[in-house]
Amino acid sequence: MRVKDERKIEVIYEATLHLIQEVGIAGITVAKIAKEAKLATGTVYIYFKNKEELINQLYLHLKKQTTENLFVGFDPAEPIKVCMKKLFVNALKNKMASFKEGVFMEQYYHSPYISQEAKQIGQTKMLPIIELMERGKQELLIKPIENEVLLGLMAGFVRQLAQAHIVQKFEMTSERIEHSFQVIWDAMKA
Amino acid sequence: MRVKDERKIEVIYEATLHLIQEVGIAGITVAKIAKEAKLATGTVYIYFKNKEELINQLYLHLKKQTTENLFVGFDPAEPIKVCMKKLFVNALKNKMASFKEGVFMEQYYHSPYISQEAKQIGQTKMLPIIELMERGKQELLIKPIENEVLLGLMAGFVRQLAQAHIVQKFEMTSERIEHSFQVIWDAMKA
Amino acid sequence: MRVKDERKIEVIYEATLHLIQEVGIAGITVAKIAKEAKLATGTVYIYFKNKEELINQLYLHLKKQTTENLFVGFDPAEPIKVCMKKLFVNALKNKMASFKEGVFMEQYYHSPYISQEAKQIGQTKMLPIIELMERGKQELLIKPIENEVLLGLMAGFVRQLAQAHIVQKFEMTSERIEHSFQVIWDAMKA
Amino acid sequence: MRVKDERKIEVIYEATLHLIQEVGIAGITVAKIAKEAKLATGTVYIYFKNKEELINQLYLHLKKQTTENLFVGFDPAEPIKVCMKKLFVNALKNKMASFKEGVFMEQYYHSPYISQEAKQIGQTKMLPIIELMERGKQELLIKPIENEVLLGLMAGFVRQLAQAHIVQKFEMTSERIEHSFQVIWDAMKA
DNA sequence: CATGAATGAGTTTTCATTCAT
DNA sequence: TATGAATGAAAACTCATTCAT
Repeated sequence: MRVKDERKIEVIYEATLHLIQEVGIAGITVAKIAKEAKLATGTVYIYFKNKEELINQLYLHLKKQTTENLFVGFDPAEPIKVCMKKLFVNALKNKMASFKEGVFMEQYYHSPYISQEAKQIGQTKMLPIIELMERGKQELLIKPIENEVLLGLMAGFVRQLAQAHIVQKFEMTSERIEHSFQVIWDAMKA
Repeated sequence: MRVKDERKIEVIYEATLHLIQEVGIAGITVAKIAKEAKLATGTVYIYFKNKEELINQLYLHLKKQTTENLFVGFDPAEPIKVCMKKLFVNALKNKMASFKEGVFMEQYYHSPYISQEAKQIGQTKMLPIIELMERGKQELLIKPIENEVLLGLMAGFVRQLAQAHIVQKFEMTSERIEHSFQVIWDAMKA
Repeated sequence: MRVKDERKIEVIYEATLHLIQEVGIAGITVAKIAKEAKLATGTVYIYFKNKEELINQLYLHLKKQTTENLFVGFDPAEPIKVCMKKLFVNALKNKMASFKEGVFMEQYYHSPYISQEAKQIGQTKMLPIIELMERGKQELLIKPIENEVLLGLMAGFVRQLAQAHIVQKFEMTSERIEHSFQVIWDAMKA
Repeated sequence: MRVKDERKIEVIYEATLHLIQEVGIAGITVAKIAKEAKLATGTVYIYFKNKEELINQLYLHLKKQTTENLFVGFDPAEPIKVCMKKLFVNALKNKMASFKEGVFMEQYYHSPYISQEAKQIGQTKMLPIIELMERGKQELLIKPIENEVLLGLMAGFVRQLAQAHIVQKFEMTSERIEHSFQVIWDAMKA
């Protein structure tokens, strides 16, 4: 694997994601990826040792990227509700913008490619959110229930909204985002 | 002669689901399925024309099954909140009990196997829930917001709770189920 | 292999011939033969040890049958031309009536089923014809050329006429048979 | 990169023909073809979509080739008998030189591979010969009988002579060819 | 580096044959 | 005997990976 043309890696990632959204991990072949990326199959092997490596690199790449985006503009010093909204809106926008990536992540999780370690990771990025929730509970603003429940509520909601947006073309206006946050806040608030 | 044993279909389904949970749709082979089901590879082809057919039949089979389970004990004549709770609890319990199936369903959705029709189906089963929500809105018990949002809220929540239960061994006590419903009801209620 | 129901063997032969005419030796399977014969696959194996045996038995069966028919009404004491005509007409009628069989014989000749011995046989039945030709040459009625040539002339002609009859629906009226013999006799006569 | 070698198609054709002569269409497998052609099985699939396609392409290829060869040096302006002799000799020499091809053509005709269209084709190449015969009849040089009969006479004779040549090692000297044409001309001439 | 033809191991699928009923 | 479901070896076909150009 060489590193000459960094853009090619990006092109390969993009092609892979696109294909996975369409036909799933089960449906991809290196030939298809190469074709989608307008490269020769052999070229893919210049940048990645093999298919497994490509998939795993892509996973790591996305993991890093999506985590960063979640906390854009987030300031833990602000009030709980403001923080929560920021996170919710960030999460939703990210999920919609990176739906392909989300599909890949979920497919990856139940695939022959994932390593046991990789299964463990992924929780860490949630820490700042957990802390926020704990604070909310102490301030008696958030229901005194398990973080798993609160987290599941939010993560699940975001996921489904994004899916509706992509699959059923459910337009995500700022008004709808407002309403959605209202709903989730009603659910969490003490 | 040996009589065609319809239970074999069940055995093949079970084996397939088990494998998919472990290695995903990408990881299954007919040989593995047959081995898991303790059959010869050829036998699988007596019951299913080919691998694609097997996957598709399995999907339809599960779709039907989970839909039926969702409405067990459901009586639309009862008050909105009671109905909602019934659906929520049913959905959650089903999802936990049939996590393998859920994994398969999601993988299937983004796979080379799914047909366009199959994508369309699956919405229909939601109709009774939609009607319930509409009624709730008329009775001013439920927030006057889009069904997609309400549905996404519930479906996403159920999904994540079941996932936490299975993956992180989050014990789903009846108390937690109560709390969870309280949360979701607070979210929905007007 | 049992012999209880001799008719079943006939049915299997007939089914096999029919199929081979349609899809060739390359296209037959035991399952197809059984279906065509309205039997279960297993039943075929009661009458024949295996597929190879079935094909070979069929060959022997047909070989015997067709040879017998060639000399019906043939009397070497009659004049050469009369004898020749008898043989020609017999051969042509046989070939048309048993076209399926002919197709099989030719396919069999170039197939993995034929044994080396079987390739050798098949010439013997020609002996009376050879003798007839020799006599014709001595009587200066037939051209003094190699028997292979004379035989090829007749055999080839008969084959093509039968093929035209079956494949192109070329009606074989008695008038046409007369003309055809006239042609072949002109070719042979000194 | 290695350049796609069109000669490989020729090599595959040759290997296939060779095998078919030995074991018939029924006996060939892609693995055997590849081995005979000294290629990997996968390579065959670069040049042909599947086995059926390979067989069909081979047929078309041979059909074209043999038709062209048949009319080499043929000039319809020459006298009937000269034309006829040219065709006869061409046909015979081709048939002997391409016996493998002939075996394949006949097997193909009764095989699961042939398409209905392919059955129709193959007659067309006969047109110039038909025209020649019609002219011969008008000039009262050829017997006023059906073209099917005349054609069958010639085609069958050629076929059997070539077969005798190959199978029984019947030496085809130019003297014998002369005699053979004399025979066939006596048959046709008015 | 880039290409895509070639390779052959691995998968899907077929089918001759067996065997429980 | 007769049946056709079950078996598994073998055939068709795919695709990750290599390699000559």
